[in-house]
Amino acid sequence: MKSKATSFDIAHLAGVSQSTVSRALRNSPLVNPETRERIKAIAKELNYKVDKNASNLRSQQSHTIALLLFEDPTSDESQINPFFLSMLGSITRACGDNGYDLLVSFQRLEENWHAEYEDTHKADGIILLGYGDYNDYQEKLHQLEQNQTRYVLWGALQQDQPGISIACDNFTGGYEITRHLIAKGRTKIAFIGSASEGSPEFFDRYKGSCEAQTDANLAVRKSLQIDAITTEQSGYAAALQLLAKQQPFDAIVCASDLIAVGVIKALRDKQINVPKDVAVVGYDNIPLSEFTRPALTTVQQDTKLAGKILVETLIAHIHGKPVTSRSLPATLIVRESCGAIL
Amino acid sequence: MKSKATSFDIAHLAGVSQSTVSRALRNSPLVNPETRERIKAIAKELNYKVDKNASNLRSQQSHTIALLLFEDPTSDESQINPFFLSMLGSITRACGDNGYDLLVSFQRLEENWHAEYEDTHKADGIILLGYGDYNDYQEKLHQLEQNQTRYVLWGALQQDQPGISIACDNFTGGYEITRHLIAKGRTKIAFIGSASEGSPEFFDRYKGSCEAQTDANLAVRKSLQIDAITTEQSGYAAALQLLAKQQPFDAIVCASDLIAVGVIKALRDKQINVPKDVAVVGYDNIPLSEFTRPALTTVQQDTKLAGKILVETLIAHIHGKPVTSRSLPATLIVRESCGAIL
DNA sequence: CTGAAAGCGCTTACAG
DNA sequence: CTGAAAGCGCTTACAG
Repeated sequence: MKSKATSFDIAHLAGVSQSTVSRALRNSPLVNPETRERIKAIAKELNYKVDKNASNLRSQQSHTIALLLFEDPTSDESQINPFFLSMLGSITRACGDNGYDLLVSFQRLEENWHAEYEDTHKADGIILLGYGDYNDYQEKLHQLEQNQTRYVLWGALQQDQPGISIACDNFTGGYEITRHLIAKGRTKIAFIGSASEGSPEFFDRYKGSCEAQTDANLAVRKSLQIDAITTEQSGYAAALQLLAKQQPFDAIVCASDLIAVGVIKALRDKQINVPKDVAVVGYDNIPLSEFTRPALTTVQQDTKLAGKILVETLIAHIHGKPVTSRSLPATLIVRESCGAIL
Repeated sequence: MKSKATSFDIAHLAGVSQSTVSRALRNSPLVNPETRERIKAIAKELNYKVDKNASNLRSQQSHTIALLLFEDPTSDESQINPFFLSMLGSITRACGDNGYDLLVSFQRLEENWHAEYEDTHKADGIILLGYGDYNDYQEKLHQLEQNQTRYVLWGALQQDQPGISIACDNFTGGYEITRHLIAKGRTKIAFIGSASEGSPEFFDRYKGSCEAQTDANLAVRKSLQIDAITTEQSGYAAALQLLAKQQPFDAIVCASDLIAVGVIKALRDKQINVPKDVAVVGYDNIPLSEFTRPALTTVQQDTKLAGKILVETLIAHIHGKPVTSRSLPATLIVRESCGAIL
């Protein structure tokens, strides 16, 4: 039991060749059923496990997917956005369900992450997940493309974007939640969250929000849009900035729940009642959105489905099947912060 | 650029042997600095990356750690305990900091997870993380031990336990939070969470809680202990059970925050005011504990430190250095649910 | 400091 | 259905 058993040991004990052992263990139809069972029994007894390094080296695939989580370098190191954590959970499960292993890595945008995993043969493909300035990683995406790395990106569906993307329908999400606000009588709607090409997901939510206002014959107030990255602190600071403008507003659409949490704190500190004076809504439906006071009205992204689709799309891609980008539905979750229940 | 470059291609271009390339790329002192730089330049230009499967196979180590997250089979599939998610984040970071990759896998207790990863040479060692019946996985721990698998377990520090464990000081955590409750005038203290050998972490918290009561000359009310696993639903059901006993109590120590969230919901549904009528405290300090109403008084486990220690201990173990089990400090976090701020 | 050679443990044509 | 042999791309004694 000192050193681990190899296929040769099994072959010896079974009185067959090593090739036959290899075949039997992979359930090849080329091997006699009886022989196969005998070999399997011996393998089990010796607690034999195929050496993945050897089989991967030989077969040139790893049955492993790498998940690269990249974060905005300006955000706090210690806390990971709960939305990503939730995605991580569902991706892990989906990998397991498909017989793939998952290699997880956090990346800073400055780092040289591109291609690392697949080039290194540690993974057959990559899932990219994260916020951050889209323009910054655009170039790296092209490098992945050039190296013929198989990858799937979570985020916005963009025109002329390289590769495959899976995204929530951010435009519709932003549209629906704003329409809901308008239906509840709000007319002066602010938006907190970066609204530019650099943050395509937030930008889509913003565009959806604007369109809902236009469709309701409300004037979009561009001056009520304040940039923020997806942290509580950033949301808090942005809300203060918004307040400092001294322009009237009765609702704030936040680009994420984390931002909304910070915004609500800032409003409370300034004695502004949510939702009475100002309605606040978020995006993501992270677990704690149910527990804020007031409980957050938000847009749910189905992380379970998203993880499944990301993994299955990537695996299909790895196997050379045709795959396309896909948009996933956004679901409005009505709670208290929008003033629905007063 | 079709097929990937190998060390032979580089050797050819640099006019040296493949061995020299291998040495140069690993910064061996055995190679002439000039030669090394030349080789490195070529490697970079070709976008060459060492094939990990080949190098792992040859060197018999993978520089990869496997994280096995096992969960109570009775708990809900879709939601992962946020405490574990937080640990997952810090473990991922710690692995990155130490130059290791992290393979993540969810396991059900029934599955044959033991040994899989190391035997398979996919990982150099394993971190085990999860709740579940301790007795159930005790046997598997012994199998790991027998296979000489390097692993570190997160959980309780037990007598006669095989292997290395890293744990929060659950006894002190339970003691301190109960002492705080008593200092605030509570005398009839219930406990929700399994308190038996099968759940050593919860049991330690319970024992700490009991000792605090004894030290304060309060009688421990064993009938006020109700089993629960760490989910909101289970906490909710357990609180109802407790109420049904019709015995007076003015505080509930919950074995985890998730349980406490369910307990608070149950009490509210029964028109019982928290913390006025009954104080409720949790354990873990998960992100949402700050957002419950009332905000949860709890015990923080430093997940960042825990992840770092887990990873560093495992790596030291892998390298054959002597390692020992360790207990990490528990910190009382006072918020509203204990009645501290009335 | 460098090179030729062996070998890590498999999978997979190839031949029968 | 089975076996002998090559080879995946490295690392590492061994010899110089």
